Amino acid sequence: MLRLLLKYKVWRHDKIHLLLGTRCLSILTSANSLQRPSYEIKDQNKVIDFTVLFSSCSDAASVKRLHALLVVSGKTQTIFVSTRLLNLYAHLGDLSSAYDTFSLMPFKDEYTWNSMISAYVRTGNFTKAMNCFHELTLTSQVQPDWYTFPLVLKACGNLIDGKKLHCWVFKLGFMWDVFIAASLIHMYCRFNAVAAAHYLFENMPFRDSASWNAVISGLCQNGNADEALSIAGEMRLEGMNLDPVTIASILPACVLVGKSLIGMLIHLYVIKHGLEFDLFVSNALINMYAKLGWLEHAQRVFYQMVVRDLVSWNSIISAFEQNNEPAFALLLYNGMQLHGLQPDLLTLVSLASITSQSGHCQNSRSVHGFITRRGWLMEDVIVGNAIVDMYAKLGIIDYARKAFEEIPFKDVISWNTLITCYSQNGFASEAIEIYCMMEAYTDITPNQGTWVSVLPAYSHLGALQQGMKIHGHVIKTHLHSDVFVGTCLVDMYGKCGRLDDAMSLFSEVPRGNSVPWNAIIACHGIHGHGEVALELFDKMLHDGVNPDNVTFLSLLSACSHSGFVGQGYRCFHMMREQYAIKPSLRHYGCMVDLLGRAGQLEKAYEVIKSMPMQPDVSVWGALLGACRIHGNIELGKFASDRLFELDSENVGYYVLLSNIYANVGKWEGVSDVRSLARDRGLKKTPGWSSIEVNNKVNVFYTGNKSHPKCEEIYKELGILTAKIKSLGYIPDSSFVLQDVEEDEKEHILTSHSERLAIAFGLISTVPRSNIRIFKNLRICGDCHNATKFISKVTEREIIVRDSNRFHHFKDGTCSCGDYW
DNA sequence: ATAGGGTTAG
Repeated sequence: MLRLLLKYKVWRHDKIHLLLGTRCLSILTSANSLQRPSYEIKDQNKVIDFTVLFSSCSDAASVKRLHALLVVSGKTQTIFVSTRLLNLYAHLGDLSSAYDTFSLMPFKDEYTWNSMISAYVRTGNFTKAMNCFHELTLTSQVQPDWYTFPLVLKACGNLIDGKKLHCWVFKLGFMWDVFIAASLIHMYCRFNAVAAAHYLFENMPFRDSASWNAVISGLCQNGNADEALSIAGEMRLEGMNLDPVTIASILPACVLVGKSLIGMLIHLYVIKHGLEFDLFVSNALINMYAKLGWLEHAQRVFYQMVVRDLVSWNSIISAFEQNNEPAFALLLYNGMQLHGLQPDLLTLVSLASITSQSGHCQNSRSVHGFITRRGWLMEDVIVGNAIVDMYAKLGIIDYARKAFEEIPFKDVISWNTLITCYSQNGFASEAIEIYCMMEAYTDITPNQGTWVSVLPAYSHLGALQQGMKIHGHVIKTHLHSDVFVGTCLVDMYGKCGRLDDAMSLFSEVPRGNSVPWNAIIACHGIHGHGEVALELFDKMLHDGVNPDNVTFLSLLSACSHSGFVGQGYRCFHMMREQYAIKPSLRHYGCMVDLLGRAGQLEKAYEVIKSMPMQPDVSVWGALLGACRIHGNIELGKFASDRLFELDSENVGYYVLLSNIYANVGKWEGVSDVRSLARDRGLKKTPGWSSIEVNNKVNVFYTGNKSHPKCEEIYKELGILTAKIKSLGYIPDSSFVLQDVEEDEKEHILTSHSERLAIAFGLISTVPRSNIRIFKNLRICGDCHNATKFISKVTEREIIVRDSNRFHHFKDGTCSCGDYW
């Protein structure tokens, strides 16, 4: 063995030293395991060149074996050996072993400290890197050197201000070192301190491509793509080529600011300069095409790659996941496993989204379990947030809440995700409660995402006064001109009945994409202002904004609420022919509604028959609703049969059918429907109405008697009913499905939630002021009729927003023209 | 023996 080692010493500069080194190590360790270690090793201490052994260790197991060997031979006492070991662990990413080695060292030199800091920076532990640096400067005799600063500056760039460090670097005279200057420049660019970066950059003795890249990547990471692109232009003017690093940092920035054309040109540059086989460049290209939704291009880049790493796989998987192709994304995930790659934290983030998109609850649980077993929840919030989001999208609120509680260090996005979970699943007041908890119990500053998640909850509840408070907070955080927040505000004012305020906010929001247009068109639609909605659409086209499927949904629904059959047809046609948008179920639902309301029931049925997919409850529901308005028993029966097949438990359809029979005096039909409903033990979505008085939302359920002003409310209702009856109001009991006596039915009608809310509004507000009611379901037909009378006798304008649209009751009429 | 600029995310 000794001879072998001696031979090896001679060959150490040969290319085969790696192979031989490994062989030496295995011989040594097997000798070690023969329980004669002390003799063997003591003898060889002078001979074995450990440097060689170090360079031969490439996997965790051999490093561990070497470590053991060194401990036994007492070698770990020397700074040189332990620092080498520390570096090996750092390269393997084994931070805890690296730290153990570091902390056990009695003496440390510059190499040791730099290696430990480098281990932290490599693994993204920037705070720990800074702490280590502070320990170095405060407690040790060692001075930071010019290997230390690039590392520390990188850590700084990811944390906070680096100005103090700059002074230090300056004082120690390191600033004019090209390496360190580049690090400083990079850090300044990340903090957008362009002047300081520029000063250093201009005064550098010479500039290699890394210095240029320091500027460009710093700007890109700051989202300043325009500046970065112009610097890249200057770089080319100085005769420098864009290298793989430049391209990998500039591509994501291009996408971020919507410069997809430049991205394409860069791809051409890549091909022309033969950079297409660079791993980082290819990965960046995949991500660019993924964000643009050009999946074929992303896939082509992926398949052309010679070497693919975990980032490549993660990128292509997330490309399909983000573009709603969960099945194919899963296929790719399997492919990745076949190639022997272990998923990491980010793979699982994509996987969580994939399982929720495909609606596999069981798989979602598995993903959760996998993450928990690996302990990844402790490593990064992003994983915990992904789990909360996954359960939220599946509608499993309890699990989402539990997953949220499990996150050790929650950030804004954790809170935003939970708020969205509640508001998207129809629990608006819970969403608001979570937002209030965040404000009250944490130091977390709400961001754009917070407003986007909580504002829809206020619009959903119709809580105008509280929503306006949020508007105040939004202005304080300077986010009112953000497209998404601005659109949520437009939506909130529109849905709370303040169409004029919605309009004036709309005029202040940037209108470059369809999002704000869709919101304002939809708002006019639910208020029954079809002609304004159409005008806005023309203006949108005139401004050069491309309509999307949501735009047409808003338009079709606006047309149907205003009875614009011809215009609706025109829009439907335009969507398919001019914009090549395939109509979805909801578009068909709108068309059926449009034709049905206008009395063209046969045509509506024709539309259903022409659908390329299976009609769902919303489509048949639209037809049934239309049959009720126009008293078509035959088609109504047909539609309700389809509905009972799809959703036999929703009471609303039974009510509509019963109402159709009642309107034409077919009482046996009414009683049939009633017994059918009773036999099936129908599930009733509890109806509730709310009214906001003095900044407080009051919620009423049908027959609710728990409100503090309950007695006064029922007294007021009694008086009102008597008054409106004298004006000609006749209760229509076909809206009551319970099998009870006639006078009991009338009592049920008068205690409907919308009427309780109206009565409460009347006694709690000043005479002649408007009353705004919100109802979670569609307003009951009898209540609609009664409210018209109430608006007349009380001389009040009553605005009811139900789940479908706005009803402005004024002087005995309603804006919806009785087609509710 | 240690070092600057790069790709994926809720």
